Order: sequence, then structure tokens, then C-alpha cells
Amino acid sequence: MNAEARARFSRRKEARPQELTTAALSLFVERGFAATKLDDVAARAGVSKGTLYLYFDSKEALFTAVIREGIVPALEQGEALFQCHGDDPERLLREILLGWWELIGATDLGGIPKLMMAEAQNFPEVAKFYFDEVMGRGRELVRRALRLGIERGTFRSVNDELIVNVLMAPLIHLATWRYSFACCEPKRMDPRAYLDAYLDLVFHGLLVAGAKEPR
Amino acid sequence: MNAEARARFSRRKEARPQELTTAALSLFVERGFAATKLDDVAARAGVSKGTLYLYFDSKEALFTAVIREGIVPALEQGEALFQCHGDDPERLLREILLGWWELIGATDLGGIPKLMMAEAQNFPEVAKFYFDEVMGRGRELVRRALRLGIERGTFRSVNDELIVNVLMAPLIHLATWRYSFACCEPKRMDPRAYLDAYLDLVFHGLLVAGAKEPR
DNA sequence: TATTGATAACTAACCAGTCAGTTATCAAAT
DNA sequence: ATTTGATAACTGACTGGTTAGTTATCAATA
Repeated sequence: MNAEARARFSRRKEARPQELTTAALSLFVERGFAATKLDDVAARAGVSKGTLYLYFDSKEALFTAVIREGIVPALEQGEALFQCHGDDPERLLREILLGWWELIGATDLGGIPKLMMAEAQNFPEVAKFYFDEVMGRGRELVRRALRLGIERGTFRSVNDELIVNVLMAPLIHLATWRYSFACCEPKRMDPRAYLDAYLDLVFHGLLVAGAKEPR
Repeated sequence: MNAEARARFSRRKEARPQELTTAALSLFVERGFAATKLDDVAARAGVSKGTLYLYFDSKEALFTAVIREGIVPALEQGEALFQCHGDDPERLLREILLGWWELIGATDLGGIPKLMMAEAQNFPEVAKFYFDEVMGRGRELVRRALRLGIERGTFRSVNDELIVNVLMAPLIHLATWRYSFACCEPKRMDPRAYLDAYLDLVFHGLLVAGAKEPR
């Protein structure tokens, strides 16, 4: 049996966990944790429910894995990307915000904020992990860019701790939109146009008056 | 039997529906629709599950009532409030955004956005109602204030249709926060400080350069 | 043949929805 | 003022369908 046939038909102990978490993520995001049946998760991953239990101890363990394994790699990728641009705070912040959208918001991971918001109170430990290890690290990136811009005199002197939340909210909102009200819109919103309007407003709000015109 | 004792012990056909929807709202927001047991809803309202079924046909009917009866009155109250301030667009927009917070975000109704986001795909008809009748009307208020400001030359010429979403996102985010990650924060966020930072950023972003300094 | 990945049938618990029975209330009759 | 009968509000035990989690069995590989 050749490699491709193997990959398609044979038993794949290594690949199963990710196949299952991917299937679980899409269903958890679509329906919520409690309303998602493990039979459906298994079916979407192309296996039976028994197989799911070979890799995860419980439904809750699957949920934990979905969050942990789903978002941490993307976060590390993001952090690596933004360690270089030290010179231009405006450009750096723009790259971070757009980078979040490209790397998380616009991908399948974009459903995770919706899922975590909905389930935070049901899974306090996962919420704590997500708050510290995911949101905390993401916020720190944005905060450093803000601070840098303020120190350099490019940005106005705002409360960076609070403004981080304000800056992230429209991005998270856009990501969540796809999994909530998108189907209600007669004329679909264009994410690119939304992002342009958002960045335009934000940088007009941040840059000191008289500084160079935002792009 | 005096009025107070009556209010506490007697049967109250008229008051029951609202007692039940209030209890249901808090539990739906806290745990999600599917994870909420009707026994718990009934218990929180001080009645038995059988009584709940005297007033609502099904769990889904209860959900629909929670959304419809919960938010429409507050919306109408809001619309009535803002029909007068026609003169000063900046002040008008500020009143609308802060008014949303006071009237909805900071009250028990503040959980409804979280609940609707989580359940929109499970209840497309309720989502359609909410999208058209609640969000649509709220957005229209904000949009008119934006347009007015642009026409008067107070605000920059932004895409009002898109900016409405950007403006509302941080408010909805703050309201949702209370029912998701608030318990993860070691030092609680101060909503007032958040709102100040938000309004400061937004009005610096909206007002034309050289116009009077935002308050 | 032994091991391992996978399954499908199974079990036990849970919970939405029901209904036969109970209790509060009130008006009419005494 | 008290009793009584009718009714509407309410209850909680019960049922049936559903689903998380288990296990006996099978098939492929080494």
C-alpha cells in the first residue's frame, strides 16, 4: 500500500486527535458545547464515537484540547512575527491588528472567541487558561506597540491598558459575526471594508494631531 | 391578609410570566440555553416546572419570550429619549452611546447580546427578529447621529454604515465581559474608566482636526 | 498469534414535557 | 360571619427520548 492510500484509509493514530479537535471546534462554535453531540463530532471526523474515547477521556477533555491545541500555535506564530518591527509604532500596531485578523479572525480559529465567551462561566479553568495564556499574551503585544508609540510621541497619551480592550473589541466582533448574525444580513458585510473603516477611525483617534496623515 | 404577605405567598397569574422570563434570562446568559434546566428556571422564579408550562408552551417558546419581552421595551424607551437632541451631533452621539450603556449594557439586559450571539445559529427566526427589530433600530439611531455630524462638518466623512458596527463593538464587548471573563480578572476593570477611554478614542477619531477639543 | 485501532451495540443518567391530584381563592348561600 | 362549591393556580411524580460514556467484538498488521 502506498503512502497516499495509507494516509487515506489506514489507521492513523497520530492524526486522529487533530482531526477530532478540528471537527469538534467547528461544531462547538456553531451550536455551543452543550448542544453538540459527540456522535456528530465523531461522524464529522470520519470515525465512530468509540474512537473519540480512545483519544479523549470525556467531552470536557475534548473541549479543553480544542482550546489549548487550537489557538496556542497561532499565537506563537504571531508573537514571532512581531518581534522585529521595532521602528515604526504606527506600522507595528497596524501589522499586529491586521495580523490578528489574518492569522486568527479570518481562519477557522475565528470561532474560538465566540466559543470561549459563551462557555467561560461553565469552564472556569479553561477560561483562566485562555485569559492568561492567550488573551494576556495577545494583549501584551498590542500594549507594547501602544506604549512605544506614546513614548515616541507618535500616539496621543492614552491609557494603554484600557485602550487595548477597545482596540480588540471590533476585531473580535467581526470574527464572531461570521458565526452569529452573518446569515441574517441580506447584503453581506465586506470584512475588508470593515477593517479599513476600523483602522481609519482608530488611527485618527490615536495619532497626535498634526502628525503625518494615517495611510 | 395584607398586601405584602399577598405578594409573597398568593398566586399571581399576571406577574408569573415576567418572573419566569427574568429567571430564565439570568440562567440562559450564565449557562447557555442548552445547559439550562427548566427545573432550575422554575426554582429561581419560586415555582415548579409544571407552572412554567402553564405560561410557556416549550423551552424554545420561553427563549423567544425572554428576547422579545426583555429588550423591546428598553429599546423603545431609548428611541423616545433621543428624538429631541437635534442640535449638537457630538453631544447626541455621546448621549446615545452612554445611554445604551446605562439602559442596556449596565443592566440585566446586558447579557442579551452574549446570549443572542451564542444562540443565533440555533434559533434563526429569533435571530432574524433580533437583527431586524433590535439591532436594526439601535444601529439606525447611531447612524443618524453620525450622518448629522458629517453633514454639519463636525465629524469627518466616514462610512457611517460600517462605523456603526465599529462604534458598538466595544460597548457590546464590555457588556458581555461581565458574563464571561470578568471573574478571571484579578483587578476588576472599571466600566466607567473603560467608557471614558473608549469615548476619548472614538471622538478623537471622528471629529475633524481643528474642531473644538472633545470633552 | 499477539497487538492495536476501530466499531456498534449497550447502559445509565438526565431532562423536556405531561398529567392526575392538591390547594388557594372567591362568590354565593346560609 | 361561616360554610360550601366551583374554579383556577399550582405541584411533583412519571414517561419517553436522548446522549455521555462503556465494552464485547472484529479486522488489520506485525
